[in-house]
Amino acid sequence: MDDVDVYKDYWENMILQTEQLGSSPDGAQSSAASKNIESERKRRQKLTETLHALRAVVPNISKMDKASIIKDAIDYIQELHNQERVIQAEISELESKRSIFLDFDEEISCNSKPKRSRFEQTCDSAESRSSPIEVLELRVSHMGEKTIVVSLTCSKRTDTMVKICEVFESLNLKIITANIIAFSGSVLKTLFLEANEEETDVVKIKIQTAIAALNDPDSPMSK
Amino acid sequence: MDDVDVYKDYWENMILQTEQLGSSPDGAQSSAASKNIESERKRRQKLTETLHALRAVVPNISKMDKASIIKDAIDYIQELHNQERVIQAEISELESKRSIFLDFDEEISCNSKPKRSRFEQTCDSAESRSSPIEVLELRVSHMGEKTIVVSLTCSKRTDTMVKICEVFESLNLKIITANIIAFSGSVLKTLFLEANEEETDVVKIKIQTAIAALNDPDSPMSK
DNA sequence: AATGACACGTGAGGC
DNA sequence: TGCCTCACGTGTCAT
Repeated sequence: MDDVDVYKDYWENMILQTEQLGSSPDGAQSSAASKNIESERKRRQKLTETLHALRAVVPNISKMDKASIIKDAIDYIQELHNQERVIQAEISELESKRSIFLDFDEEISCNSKPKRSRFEQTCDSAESRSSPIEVLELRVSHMGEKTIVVSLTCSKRTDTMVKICEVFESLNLKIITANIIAFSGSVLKTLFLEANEEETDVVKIKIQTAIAALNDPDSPMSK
Repeated sequence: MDDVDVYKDYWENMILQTEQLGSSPDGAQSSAASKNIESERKRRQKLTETLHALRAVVPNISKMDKASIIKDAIDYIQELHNQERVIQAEISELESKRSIFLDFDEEISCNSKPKRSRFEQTCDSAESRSSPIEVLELRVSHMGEKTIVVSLTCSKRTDTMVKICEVFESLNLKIITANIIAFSGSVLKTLFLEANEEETDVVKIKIQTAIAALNDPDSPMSK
C-alpha cells in the first residue's frame, strides 16, 4: 500500500534471509516474527488513534503532547465534576425556592458563609448575599492588533445578568461590542474591547477582582 | 526527509549492527546512550503514571487495558456531557416555572427525562464524518402579528453548526434575525421569521423534515 | 502453542 | 549543539 511498507518488508526479508544463513532453517519463526511485528504495529496505531479521539472530546488542549493530552483530559473531567456538583447544588437550591416565600433562602446559605457583619451597611450587598456570581469560565484573549475578546460564563441564578452588566459597566472598559445571553442554566457574556495585547492579563484580573468584590464586599479587593 | 529513506537507513543500520555482533562496544555509546535510555524510561514511566491518574478519575473501568482506559475515559466524558445537558435542562425548567413573564405557547415538550443513559454513538474508527444532527429541543412560537420565533437546540458534534446553517438556508424562510451559538456541548440557534401565525406548525414540520433529510441520506457507515 | 499487552533500548526528527 | 517526543522491533510475561 505504501512505499514505506514496501521498503520495510524488503529489508525485513533481507534480515530474515541473513538470519537463516547457517542457523536452523525454521521458517515458522520468521512468519511468527513478522506477524508479531505487524500485530504490535496495529496495537500502537490503535492506541494513538484512541488518543486522538480523546483529544477530540476534550475542548482545552494545551499541547499536542501525548502525556499532556491525558493530563488535560484529567483536568477536564475534574472540571466537569465540579460543574456537576455546582449544578446539582443549584437544583436543590431552586427546588427549595419553589416554596412561596421568595427572599428567605438565606437560612440555608448561612451555613456556608460565616456571619461576618453585625450591622454593616448592606445597601448593595443585599443582592450578593442572595446568590453570588459563580464563574464557570473566564477567557481573555487578543484578536487582531488592539482588540481583546472576553468570554465569561456563569451559572444562571437570580439577577446574574444584572450583576454581570453592573460589573462590566463599572470597569470603564472601552467596549466595542457586548453580548449577553442566558442559555440552559448558564449566562454567557461576550465582549470585544479596545485595548493592547499586553493588557489581556490586566483585564482578566480586573474582571476577576470586580466579581470577587461584588460577591464578597468585605474582601480586601476593591476596584 | 522522506519516510522511505528513513526506513532504509534504519534497516541498514540494523544490518550493520548485526554484522558488528561481537565487536568491542564503543565508549561513546555509554555516555550518550545511557542518558537517553534513562530519559526515555522516565518519559514512559510518566506517561503510564498519567494514565493511571486518568484511570483514577474515571469510575467505569471495564478493563485495565491501556487503550481501554482511554476509550472508557472518552465514553465517560461524553456521558458527563449528556448529564450536564439534562441537568441544565432541568434547571431551566425549574426556573421557568418561577418566572411569570415567559409565555411560550408550546409547552408541550414534557420530555424532561430523556432516556439516553445508554448511548451507542461510536466514533472510534478514525473520524466518522457522518455525525448526524441530534435535536434536543425545537420550539416554534409566534410573537406579535407576523413574527415567528424558532429555537433549536442540538448536541454539539463535528460540523453541527455548518449543517444547521445549511438546513435553514435551504428552507427559503424570510429570516429577520438569526443567531447561532455553541455552548457547553450544545448548539443553540434562534431565528426570527416573518410569517403568519398559522404557519407555526408548517415551519416546524419543514425544519424537522429538513433535518431528517440531512441525516438520512448519509447513512451511518461507522466502523 | 499462540495471542495480546507491556516495557525496553534505539534511531529519526523537531526545537 | 542537546533535549525531547515519537514510532519502531524485540523479548518477556500472562492468558
